[in-house]
Amino acid sequence: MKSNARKAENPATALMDYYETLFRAFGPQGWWPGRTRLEVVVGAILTQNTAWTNVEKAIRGLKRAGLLNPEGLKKVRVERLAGIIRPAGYFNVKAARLKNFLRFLFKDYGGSLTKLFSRGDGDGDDLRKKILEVNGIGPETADSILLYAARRAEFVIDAYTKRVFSRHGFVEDGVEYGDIKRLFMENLPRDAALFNEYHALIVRVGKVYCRPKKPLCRDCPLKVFLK
DNA sequence: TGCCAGGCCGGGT
DNA sequence: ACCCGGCATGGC
Repeated sequence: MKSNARKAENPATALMDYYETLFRAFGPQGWWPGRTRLEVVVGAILTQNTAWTNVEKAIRGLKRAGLLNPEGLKKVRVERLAGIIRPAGYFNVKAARLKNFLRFLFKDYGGSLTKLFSRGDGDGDDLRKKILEVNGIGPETADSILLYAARRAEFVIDAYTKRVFSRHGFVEDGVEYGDIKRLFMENLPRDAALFNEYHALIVRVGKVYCRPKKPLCRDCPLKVFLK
């Protein structure tokens, strides 16, 4: 059985063991559930602290209104946009955040995600910094956009990741985003497909087996790693 | 009924 | 550098 000593000595091996165990238990998760890259970006903003089922309703509304395209989202009045995305919660805040992103996209990239995601002269970190300048896009939303829309190898950290891996002694409670992200980035092969599946699997296991304040380890596939 | 969901911002200490 | 309140709907 995997001991904590082993994972302390070799976090790379331990993290891959976790991944293999999750993949065997749950299989491929098929993330991100969006048809287009813009849909992924919109979903990443709408799902901030919000259940995905609510986001789906909002996205269906946007499609129904014919607004799930750069021009549509750019032109629609923010009040109407808020009404359409209402099921996603925080609808006034999120309507403004979508508008912020669209302004950014048109201001510097002609409304084209292809241009935004195309590699320029600088290193890949420049794009992350630029996206983070958009008001309403923080580290997790930025990394979700980079991984699931731009298909770049940025590991996404969320509340599930912190909960599962603090429960297993990899990080402290209240660990900073950058610190836990570094743990994954420095101990896994830099592979966007791996990061994609791994994050989705963490969310999957966290939803059922690692709830706040009452971890249900009984049937969790990761219980074999606990001492 | 209350808790939680694939966060982030702005203001205060 | 932290800590906190605000933002809001829908499912179990």
